[in-house]
Amino acid sequence: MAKATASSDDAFARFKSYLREQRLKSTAQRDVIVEVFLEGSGHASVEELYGRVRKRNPRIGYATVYRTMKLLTECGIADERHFRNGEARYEIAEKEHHDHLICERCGKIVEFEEDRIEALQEQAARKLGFELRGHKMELYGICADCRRKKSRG
Amino acid sequence: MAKATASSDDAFARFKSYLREQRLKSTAQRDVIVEVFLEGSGHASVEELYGRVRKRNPRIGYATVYRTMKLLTECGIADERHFRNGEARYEIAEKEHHDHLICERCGKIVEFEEDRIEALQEQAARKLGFELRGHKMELYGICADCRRKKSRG
DNA sequence: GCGAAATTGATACTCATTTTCAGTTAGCCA
DNA sequence: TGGCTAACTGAAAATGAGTATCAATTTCGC
Ligand SMILES: [Mn+2]
Ligand SMILES: [Mn+2]
Ligand SMILES: [Zn+2]
Ligand SMILES: [Zn+2]
Repeated sequence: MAKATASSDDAFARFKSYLREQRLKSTAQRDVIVEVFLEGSGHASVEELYGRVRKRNPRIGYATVYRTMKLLTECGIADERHFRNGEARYEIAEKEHHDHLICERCGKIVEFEEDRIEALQEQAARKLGFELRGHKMELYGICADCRRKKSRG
Repeated sequence: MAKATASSDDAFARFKSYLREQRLKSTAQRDVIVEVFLEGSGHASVEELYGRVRKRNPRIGYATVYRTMKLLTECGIADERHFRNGEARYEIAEKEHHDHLICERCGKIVEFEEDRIEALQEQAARKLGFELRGHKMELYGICADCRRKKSRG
């Protein structure tokens, strides 16, 4: 049974409204895909989502997962991210803006926010005559767990 | 006639040494590709490099450009970057570390460095138990020229 | 319930990059 | 100066993520 948080219920409802507004159709496939996405813990690739989707309904096609994630991104429920290897990963868009710290050894992704960095980015852009619209920042390193493992040998 | 700066001569020589050390071979193709890369103003895609390469020697293949840019990256003469659209772009690695500010309208790329941001990144990583190894930061916005054009209409 | 418009799944396609492979060289050694 | 062999090359096929196509199916406003 799918665990549904208050916020995922909400997001699900917002997706439904979006479909109605845009005169798009509600389908069983879309429902499954959105549920799977909302249940997940974030930063899932299409492949991962597809794997979980097909456990519930093996007849759903890969293309439909792509199409639905695109819809979710358009309507502001999902954010599409591209980390080092480039394939798309999705996270729930409701959270505060944040950037990512990624372990180069185990792939762990930690989210963080640093207002002082954001302010300095704004300032750097302005100094160079730009009106800042957005940014991408990823920090890469070795997490505490991995360092511990290594030093033990 | 190719303009050769002191530093590009140097990089060319370093490439040659690298080939010798690794028991790889010096070829006319590699020479042309490295020259073209070193003459360029930076952030060139493989397609752009290939275009310039084939003016000097139309028989050089696409794959050889890829292969040579990979070599240059391995030996630390080129840095491979991936901006928003994902295709690889190369710049000379000799410069100081820097990040990029990119105009979303005209594509202009401005380089900048902000030590205070770098320090805060280091600090943020440490606070979360990571040993920082590197980062990727790109700022996206609208440059002064493009804003001027727009406001005139 | 009808029927137009949207959706679906399979599959073909794109685009950047990598791999394969048969033919061609570079460069060490006699 | 060859000769040899591993490295290199170009063309073409393969890859992998993502998109487009299309016939068959489904949704939903009337
Ligand atoms: Mn995140
Ligand atoms: Mn640069
Ligand atoms: Zn780790
Ligand atoms: Zn601009």
